[in-house]
Amino acid sequence: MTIVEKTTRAGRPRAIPDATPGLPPREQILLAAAELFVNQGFGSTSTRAIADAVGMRQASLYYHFAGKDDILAELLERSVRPSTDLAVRLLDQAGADPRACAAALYALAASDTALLSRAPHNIGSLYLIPEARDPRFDAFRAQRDELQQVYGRLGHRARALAPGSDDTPEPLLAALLMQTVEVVIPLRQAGMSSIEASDVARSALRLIGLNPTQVRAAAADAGLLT
Amino acid sequence: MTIVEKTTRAGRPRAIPDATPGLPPREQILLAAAELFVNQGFGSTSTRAIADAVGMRQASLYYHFAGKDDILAELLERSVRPSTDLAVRLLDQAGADPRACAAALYALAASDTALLSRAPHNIGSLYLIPEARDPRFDAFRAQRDELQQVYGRLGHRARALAPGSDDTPEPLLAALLMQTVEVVIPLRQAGMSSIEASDVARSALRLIGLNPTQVRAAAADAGLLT
DNA sequence: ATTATCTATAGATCTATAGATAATGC
DNA sequence: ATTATCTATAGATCTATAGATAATGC
Repeated sequence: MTIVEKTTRAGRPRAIPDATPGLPPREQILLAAAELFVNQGFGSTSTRAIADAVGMRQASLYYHFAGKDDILAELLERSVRPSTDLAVRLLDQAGADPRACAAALYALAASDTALLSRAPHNIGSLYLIPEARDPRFDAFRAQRDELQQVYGRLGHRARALAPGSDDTPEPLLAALLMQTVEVVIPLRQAGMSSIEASDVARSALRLIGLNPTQVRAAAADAGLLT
Repeated sequence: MTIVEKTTRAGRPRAIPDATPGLPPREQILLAAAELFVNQGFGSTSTRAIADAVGMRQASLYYHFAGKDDILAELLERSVRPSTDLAVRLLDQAGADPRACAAALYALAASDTALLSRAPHNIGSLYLIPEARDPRFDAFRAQRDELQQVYGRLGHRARALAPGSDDTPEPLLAALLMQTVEVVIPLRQAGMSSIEASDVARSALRLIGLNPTQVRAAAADAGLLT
């Protein structure tokens, strides 16, 4: 009994043959829309452009999504969920111990850097489009705020290791750490694709005021986290 | 002889009375468009919406601008010019001396933070819209790259003061420093408007690896720069 | 029978141009 | 005469729905 790649689907065939029959049509749409939204903007991308990129008729999109907004909503959701999940887990594991928090912060920053580096079509930049600020997407915004707060908590607790440092307010610290990790986004846009996650994670620890010895220790500890 | 506020202009009067007669119509358009582009996106903002916000008819925009693109082009240009000018001047003054470069970096970061904090309608965020990446606007992109390079040069030279620190590649360092300053943008979007420029500037110096003593010294030196 | 497409199209935009009009400037 | 608006509109979209069609599934 051999496993045969299923190459046909129910339903009327496409007018243009399916370029990537391996992927479900819904995924094809999401992928094509992601690229267009990221590179041309949401309002400047028509449903026709998405359909053309997929290789189907404009009206066929509406069998899979109720509208353009729903495509964006799902893309936004997917772009942040894995980060938030890991962040909450790491915060929980680290507790209040400053050294543990420094290690967790390193691990989180390195993981997010890697995720952003590899996400298809630099999809991590989707949240930057002004249309994403619409109240329709505030479930996504809430997830993102949660992630940022975790950065803030970890950063705040870890900087207890650096007593000589000043006292940047925690909400500012949280935003600074997010910005640091998200440096990947503009760099990918500029065509620079090989970013070392460790460089970014160490930068985050320096930002909160840790000295080179402490940074090295946190990086080593982070390696031991699952 | 008293100075009388000139309240009328040549040309047919508006159908809706001018709400801000002090500003030239061109400036009114730029201001209204900035707010809409930043909050709703370029492609999702119609020329009608801009005209409505100004209080004129849609077609009247075309007396002042050749099209929507030209409005965006001018806004982008204005959003970066002052920063680039200052950056080039500071880099020139600082030369190769690490301490001078640290002070210049502090001064530049503090100035840009203040500019971004006060720019009307968070206009500094305009470069984030995907449509700004269009080749049409690459004069703007070039200016922005220049600014980022200055951050990179200053950061690279200043971190000679921190020999224990690692060697983040200069292009990554440049992007990290820009990201640090631009933390103002998401914070303003979230409604947090009171950001201390000094907090951000110190964060930039910590990021490149300076210790608290060196950060304080650079801040003090920066105060003496024009 | 169900699924996933297709064709066709209504109705609502949207950008930009043409030409008229009502002020000020000289 | 010049300036800055107006009204009107052409022509090109754009989103979403209705209903037909051509596959697979049972």
